Amino acid sequence: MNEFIDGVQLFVGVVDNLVAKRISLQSALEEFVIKSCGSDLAYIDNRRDAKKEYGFDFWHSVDMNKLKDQGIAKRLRYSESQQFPDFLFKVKKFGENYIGGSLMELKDSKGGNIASFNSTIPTKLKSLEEIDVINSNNLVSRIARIMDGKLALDEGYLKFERRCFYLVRTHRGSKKAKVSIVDGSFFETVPKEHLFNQMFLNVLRAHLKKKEIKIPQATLEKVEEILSHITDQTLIASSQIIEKASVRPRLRIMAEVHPEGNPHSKSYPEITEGSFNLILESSPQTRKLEEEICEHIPKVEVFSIIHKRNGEHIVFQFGKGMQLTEYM
DNA sequence: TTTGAATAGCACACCACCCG
DNA sequence: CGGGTGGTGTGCTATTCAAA
Repeated sequence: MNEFIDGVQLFVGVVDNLVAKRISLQSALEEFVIKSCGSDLAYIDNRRDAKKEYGFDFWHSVDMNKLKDQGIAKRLRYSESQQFPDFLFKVKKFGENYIGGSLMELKDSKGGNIASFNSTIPTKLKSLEEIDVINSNNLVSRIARIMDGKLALDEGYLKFERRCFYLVRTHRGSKKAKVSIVDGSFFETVPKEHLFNQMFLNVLRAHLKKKEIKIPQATLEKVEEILSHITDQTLIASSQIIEKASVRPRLRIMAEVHPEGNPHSKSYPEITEGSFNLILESSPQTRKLEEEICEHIPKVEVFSIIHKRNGEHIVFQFGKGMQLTEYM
């Protein structure tokens, strides 16, 4: 039992399904998750397709009469909410503490780079509280509470820091396809608050340079200090009312993945075409997983890659070299 | 050195739910 | 019911890289 439990479970489940040919490397990523872990989820964003396309009824274990009392309107039950995140695992208890409850985000793309993140900055950890802020509503936490039942009653439920995993595919539809479950640590190398104020600082610097304006160093440092207060995504991203303006400008926060943060880029040639990988930040915890995973999947290969900024990551790889014909 | 393919960066277009 | 905010993938183009 460790904090990577949800990622490991999905990895093992997907490999089982690949081997049994219930899914292929080209199946919808949603199908990967639902067919492998459907019953372990506390939130599914697209409940409509889960049922219609993959025959999974998200509410199968829930008393439908109670749902109304819990504020889940009928039309929401099998809709595609298009909220963040795509999936949330149920929490587990380990002694007094929560474990699991991870977020799972899907990124599918035709080309070689990871599809852009819109309005959400990928991180290693997020709490339900943060999810509610991002969505500016509490649909996700309301549904998660229902699914987690008794375990959701703890005081710290909303604040519990959950791991973020990203199920990423590049080159969809081609034999170059790669699929990986990526630890959020692969993307988060500086805190996101820092990211925001540095953006504004960069914009300012670029203007000063372009207009050849010289500003005393001391003043610049003061400005930097002032800009460091820009940390709140919701304040940045809301559309703004500008006096006399008949349009309201809106700064949408988006993030493009730099090649060094893309495990499928050529910085990491070990992640081969046609493979399915679980990529976790190296720690004593992940080292312990090696035995466990090898027991379930004898064919798995285990090796390290070095992230330029966040150091060693352990890769559990399935399907190297032979899968092209076998799993497509 | 030229040229063609791949990539990175940005923009577009559209859709869904909440809330007043 | 519509305005506000959030989600998704695809398309275009300039740049970079590699092959001829």
